[in-house]
Amino acid sequence: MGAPKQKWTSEEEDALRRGVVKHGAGKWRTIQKDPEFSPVLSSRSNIDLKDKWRNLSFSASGLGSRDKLRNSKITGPSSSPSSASSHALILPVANKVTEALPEAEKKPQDVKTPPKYGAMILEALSELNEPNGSEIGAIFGYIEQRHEVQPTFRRLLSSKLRRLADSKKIERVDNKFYRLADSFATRTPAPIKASAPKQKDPSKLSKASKNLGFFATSSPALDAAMAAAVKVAEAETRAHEAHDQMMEAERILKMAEETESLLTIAAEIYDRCSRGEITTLNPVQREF
DNA sequence: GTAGGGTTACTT
DNA sequence: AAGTAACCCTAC
Repeated sequence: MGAPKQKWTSEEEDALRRGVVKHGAGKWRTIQKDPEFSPVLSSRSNIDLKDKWRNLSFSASGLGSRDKLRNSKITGPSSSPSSASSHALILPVANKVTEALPEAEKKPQDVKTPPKYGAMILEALSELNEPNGSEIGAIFGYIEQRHEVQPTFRRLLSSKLRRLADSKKIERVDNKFYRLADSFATRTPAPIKASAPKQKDPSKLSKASKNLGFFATSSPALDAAMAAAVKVAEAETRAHEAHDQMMEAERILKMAEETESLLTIAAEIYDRCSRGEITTLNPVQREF
């Protein structure tokens, strides 16, 4: 009603950015109360800061799809404030390597993941075929194992499901489970599809034709590797009988892929270091 | 207070 | 229809 939407201004965004540099990500309240940022962020709550930071992080996390207008200043080797020297998850700043790949074939031409999220959801629902409906987590897990998904997919999935339910493609049960509308299945295991996109085409994955075009932002490979690890764990817990073999194969393929990506990144880092560049990438702190 | 999942509104 | 950004809710 009275609050249509309060878009973040550049000043606010900048204040948040610097606030994170000063106090660190996670100290939202501190940042919000800091007299330096307080005037700018007065109308924002600590939660707002957190959410905004999350959005920034996601955007800069490599799947920018297209770098719109994110960057401006940053990666300034100058600031280097205070050596905070601690956590440092400063990431929502994409630095691009403005070098010049002699001739990079920048026409990867997606090999996988047709942007048909709706189809993937329907497929998952159809395959899971839960009488009482599947919970969003299960749906996500299923799709994640079958397709290459972005970190944002988890978030998109909610919208997607709601949208599909809204258009009567699927039905929502107990506000927590989703199932196909009776128009589609309930009985026939695979009326529409759920059989075609089974294979992921291991044939052509050798060259990292996906996003290594030019060492994008943080480190997609590391994220991917981490995601893969989590995925494996989940998969093992889940233990869908029929899919075990396939997942095994897929895991190996993925690992190979990740390894290659890491090598590429390592090479890039080495190159930059040898040219005296300051290479900062402190992407994550993870634990297995 | 913070992190994370989920939802709604707006944009492309 | 797909994607993004701001907001809300809840568990820790």
